[in-house]
Amino acid sequence: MEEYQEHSLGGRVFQRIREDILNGKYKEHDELRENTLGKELGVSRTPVREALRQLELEGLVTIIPNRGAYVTGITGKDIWDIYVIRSMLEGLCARWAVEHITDEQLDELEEAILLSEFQMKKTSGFNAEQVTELDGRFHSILYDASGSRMLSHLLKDFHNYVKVARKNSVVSEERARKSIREHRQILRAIRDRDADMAEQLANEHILHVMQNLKKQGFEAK
Amino acid sequence: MEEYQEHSLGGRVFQRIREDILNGKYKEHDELRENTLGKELGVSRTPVREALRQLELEGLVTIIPNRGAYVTGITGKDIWDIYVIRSMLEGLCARWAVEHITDEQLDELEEAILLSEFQMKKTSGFNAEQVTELDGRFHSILYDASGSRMLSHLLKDFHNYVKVARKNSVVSEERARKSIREHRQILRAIRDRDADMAEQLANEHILHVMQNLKKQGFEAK
DNA sequence: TTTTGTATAATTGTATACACGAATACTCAA
DNA sequence: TTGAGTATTCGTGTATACAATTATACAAAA
Repeated sequence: MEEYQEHSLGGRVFQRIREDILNGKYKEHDELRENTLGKELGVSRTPVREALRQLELEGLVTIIPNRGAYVTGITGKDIWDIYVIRSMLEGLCARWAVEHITDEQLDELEEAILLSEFQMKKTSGFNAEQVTELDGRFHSILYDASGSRMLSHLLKDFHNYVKVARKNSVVSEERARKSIREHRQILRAIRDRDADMAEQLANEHILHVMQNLKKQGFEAK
Repeated sequence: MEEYQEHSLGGRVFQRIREDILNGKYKEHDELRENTLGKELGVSRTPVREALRQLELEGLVTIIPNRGAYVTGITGKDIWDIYVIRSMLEGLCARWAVEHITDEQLDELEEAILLSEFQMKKTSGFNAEQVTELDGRFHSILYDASGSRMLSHLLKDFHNYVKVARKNSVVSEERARKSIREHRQILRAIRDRDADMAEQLANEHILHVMQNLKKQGFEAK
C-alpha cells in the first residue's frame, strides 16, 4: 500500500486531497470537481478520479453517480469515536503483542522510549515534533508486533485519521512525560508476558490521551 | 458509498474482483493485469484501475508502482482476527445503541427477528439464504443504531470481509435457532436500556459464532 | 556457459476524447 | 408572471491514445 503512494502521481493526489479534507481546506458538503482539482494540482482528471474513489472508501468523500463527489467531513464526534474504538483495540494489540513480539521489536520499543526520554531531558527544551514522531513510532512497532495484519492495518488507519487532531493539540510537557512513562509501563508488561496488564495499560493509555484532549477543550459532540 | 457502487461500472468491477479474491478465484500472489481483467469483464482499463486502487486500500491487493497489482490474499488467521475484533466492537456497538437507538429502529430489529423466527418455524424446512440475509439485516440495523458513523462503517466493512467465510460455513439448524434467540436477548437488553448487558450479549454472540466456525473445522491459523 | 548490453515487447501511468446523464437556462404558451 | 417543455451547458463515466517504465529475448563478449 505504501509503495504505490510514494512515487505515483495518483497516490500523491490521494494523500493531498485527504490532507486538505482533514485540515479543513475542503469543508463538509463541498463539491469536489474532478476538473477543478486536476487543474489546481496540475494533473489530469484520471489520477484525481482514482483518488476520489479511494477517499470514498475511507469515508471522507461521498460520491453520487453522475452527479459528483462531496466532502463527507469528519466531526469532533467521529474523532472521539475513533479514540474510543482505538482504546479497545490498542488493548487487544498489546495483548497479542505479548505472544507475538520478537526480541528485535522489544529492542525497537526500548529505543523509541529511550530517545523520547532523551528529548525530555534536554535543558534547551524538548522538540515537540520529534516527541510526536517517536510516539507514533512506538505505537507503530506495537501494531506490527501484534502479529495481526488486520489489526495492524486498522490501527494505522486510525492513527492517520486522528493525526490532525493530534497536531492541533498542544503537547504539554506534563502530558508528554506521563505518556512516555506509560509507554515504559506497557513495554514492561509485555516483557513480563503479562497479557492482562499490557491490555489494561494500553487501554488506559489511550483513555489518558482522550482526557488530555478534553482538557484542552476538544469538542467531542 | 453504496450509491456509487450500485449503478456505475467501476463500482461493479470493484465488487466483482473483490468477490473473486475472497472466493479464491484469484489466489495469493496472483498478478492482476489491468488489460486481462478488463477483457474478462468486457470493460476498458479505466474502471479496472479504479477498482484495483480501491482494493489496495482494503488490503486485498498490493500495488507495486510501474510493476503491477498482486493479490494479497486473506488467510484463515485474518478472518479469525476480524472476528475477535468484531466481537469487541459489536459489544461497543450494542452499548452505544442503547443510548442512540430510535423507536423505528427498535421496530426494525423486532421485525428482522420475527421474520427469522417465522423462517425457522416453516415445516418445509427453513430457507438458509433468507435466514442469513435476515441475520445480516439485524446486525446492519444495529450498526446504524450505534449513532457512530465510524463504528458503523467499520463493522459493515468487516461484515463484507467475512461474508465468504460465512457462506462456506453451513448454517446448522441448531446454530440458527440459538443465534436468533441471542438476537432477541440483545434486543431485550437494548429495550431495557441495559448497556452492560447489551454489550456482553453482543460480545458473546460473536464468540458463539466463532465457536460454531471452529466446530465446523475452520482453520484459524 | 555465463554475463552483459541492447532491442523489443508488454504493462503500467497519465492525458485526452467522446458518450451519457443531470442541471440549468431559455422559449413560448397560458 | 408562471409553468411546461425543450435546448444548452456542464460534469461525470468510460474508452482510447500516448508516454514512461519495466520485463523479455537475443546476441555478443568474457
